[in-house]
Amino acid sequence: MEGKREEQQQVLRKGPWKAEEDEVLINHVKKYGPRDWSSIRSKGLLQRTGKSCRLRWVNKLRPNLKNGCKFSAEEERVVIELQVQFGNKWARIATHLPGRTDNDVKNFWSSRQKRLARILQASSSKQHKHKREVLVVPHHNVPTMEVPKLSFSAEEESTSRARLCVTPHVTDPPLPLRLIPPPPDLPNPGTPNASGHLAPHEFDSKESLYSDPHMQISFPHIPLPQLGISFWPESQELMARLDDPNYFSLLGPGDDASELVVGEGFPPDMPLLGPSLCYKGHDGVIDGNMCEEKPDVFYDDLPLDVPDHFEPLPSPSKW
DNA sequence: AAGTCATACAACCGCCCTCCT
DNA sequence: AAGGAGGGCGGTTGTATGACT
Repeated sequence: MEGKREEQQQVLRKGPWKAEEDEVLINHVKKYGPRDWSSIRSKGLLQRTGKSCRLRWVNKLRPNLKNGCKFSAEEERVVIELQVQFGNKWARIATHLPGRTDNDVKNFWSSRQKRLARILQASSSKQHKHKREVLVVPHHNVPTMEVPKLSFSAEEESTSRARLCVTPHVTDPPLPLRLIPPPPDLPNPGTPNASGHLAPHEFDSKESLYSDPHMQISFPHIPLPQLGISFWPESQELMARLDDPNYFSLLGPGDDASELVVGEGFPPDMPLLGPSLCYKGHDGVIDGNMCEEKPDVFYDDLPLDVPDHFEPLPSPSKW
């Protein structure tokens, strides 16, 4: 028994896939379709687990994948919007992004989180270095780093994760967002999601939802529990600076910052970063609603000194 | 040129759900 | 109804690569 298990483990392959293995897997799918993954091993075709085969197919071999292609600005925005709404439901989010897998979305998001964490950390060490007076933001108001997982309802969970909502996309009134229709085989698009909300594609006309890949869909208002945030003087100063249309042009030739412009028509009491930030299209036309052309990439776009205005997150053990 | 660091990506692990017997 | 197998999904880790010093 033990020997048999050892034998099995010995022959079980792990690690990077070889081209020959890919070929076998592709042939299997051609013959039988993307199923019966474990039979691939039981037939002796590959020494990989069924799970591993499935993963390889879904993430790398499936047709029409955008492998090795960075997330476009539009894709980034969609991910951010949907993450706010759905939480870490990567598979679900991925259904709105043709050619992207849940793994892609997950990796993309985790990169962003790490980047933000690093920025915050860097700012904190800088603060200690200069012994500056620091801004203490109660951590429930801290822009979203992942909130410790408690027993949130689906809705609570998604809003709890939305707390970094420095993201300019969460606006009131709703920010129109172009969504990619999910694949037609997605079950019953009219079913409310777990939180009782309609899925985003339901907020528009019920007909032809999936026929026009460029349809414009308006998102519902996403509740922000911390709308009453008031800022410390330092931050308010930053707000004022952000409000200055010339502010980003003063940042110099940096591509990201120079793309940022301040949108118009926002309520004066707009929380967080004050005026919603929008992007200037390549033609230079400012679109107050549709941030079509340019990446949100908001961590990148934040002025470098923005993190100075945040207190670093407390360590998880203190939550 | 070499070392270090950050990032992106691929793959594995574990949990959970569903289906079948 | 119970248990096992298969599959889906989210979290995590390891590694390759590029940028920076």
